[in-house]
Amino acid sequence: METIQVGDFNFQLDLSKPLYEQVLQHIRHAIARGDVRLGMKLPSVRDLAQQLKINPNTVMRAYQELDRDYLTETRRGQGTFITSDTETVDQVKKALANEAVIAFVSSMEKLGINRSTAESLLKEVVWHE
Amino acid sequence: METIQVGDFNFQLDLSKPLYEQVLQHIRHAIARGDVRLGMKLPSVRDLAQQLKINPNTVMRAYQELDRDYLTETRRGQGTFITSDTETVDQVKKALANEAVIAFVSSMEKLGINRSTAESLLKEVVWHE
DNA sequence: CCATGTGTATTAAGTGATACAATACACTAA
DNA sequence: TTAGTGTATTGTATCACTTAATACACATGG
Repeated sequence: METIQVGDFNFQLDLSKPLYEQVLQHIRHAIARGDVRLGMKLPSVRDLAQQLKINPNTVMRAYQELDRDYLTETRRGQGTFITSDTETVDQVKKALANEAVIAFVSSMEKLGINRSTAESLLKEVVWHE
Repeated sequence: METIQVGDFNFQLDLSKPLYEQVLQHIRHAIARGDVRLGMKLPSVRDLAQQLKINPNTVMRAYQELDRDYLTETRRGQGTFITSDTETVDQVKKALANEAVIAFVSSMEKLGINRSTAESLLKEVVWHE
C-alpha cells in the first residue's frame, strides 16, 4: 500500500472503500487528533487530486463533506481552510468517538457478550499510540 | 424497517448493505448467541428467499459463506444444517468479537484517544442486553 | 421408477454508487 | 488581465449487487 505525503498529511488510499471517503477520513482524523495547524489552508482541489492521482471531483466531494461539518470553510477563489474554532473540532471528535463506541457496544450485544466480558476482551488488546 | 420472522430468526433487511451480507450476519449472530438449536435445518434456499422477498441466489450466497466457516453443512438434496460442533461455534464467536475489538481500538487510535479515556467513554454507555 | 424438494451452476440483464474526463463558469488576488 | 481558486454540468466507464430464467444434480418417499 503506497503512502503519499501531501503537506502535513499522509494519505494511504486503496480500493476497499470509496476514495472520497478515505480522503475525508484522513483529513478529518488529522484535525481531530490535532495533527494540523488550525486555520491552515488545505491543498487546492486540483493540487491534491494531482498528487493523489485521483480526479478533482473526488477531492471536491471530500472537501464538501468537511464543509458540511464546519471542519473547513471554503472560500471561492481562495481555497479551503481548516476551521479555527476549537469548539467545532472538539465536537466532531466527540461525535466520531461516540459513533465508534456505539458500534462496538452494538457488536458485542449482537454476539451476546456482556459488558464485563467485553471490557475484559478490551484489556487483552495491545494499544499502539 | 420491516421485520420478517422466519423460524427462529428475525430478519430486518434494508438497502444500506448487501442483502446477502445481512442474511449471513443475522444467522451467524443467532448461532453465536446460542439463540438457535445446533444441528437444526435452515429454511431451504427457495423458501427463505420467498419469505424475505429476495432472490434465491442471494440466499445461496449467504449459505455458502456460512459453509465456508463450517457454521453450516450443506447436503445436496437435503438442505443446509447448522453445525453441532460447539467448538466451531465458539471459535467463530471469538473471531467476530476480536474483529469488533480491533475495530474499536483502531478507531480510538485514529482519533488520538488513549486507552483510559476510551475505557471511560465505554463506561458512560448504557448497555441493552 | 417417478415426483418432489433440495442445492448448484450458468447466463443475461438491470440498477446504483463510484470514479473519471472534459469543459465551462464564477470568484479572488496580485 | 492573468493565474489560481472553487463550482457545475454532462457524459462515460466500471464494478458490485441483485434479479430472473433456466437447467442440472442429488436425496427421499411414494
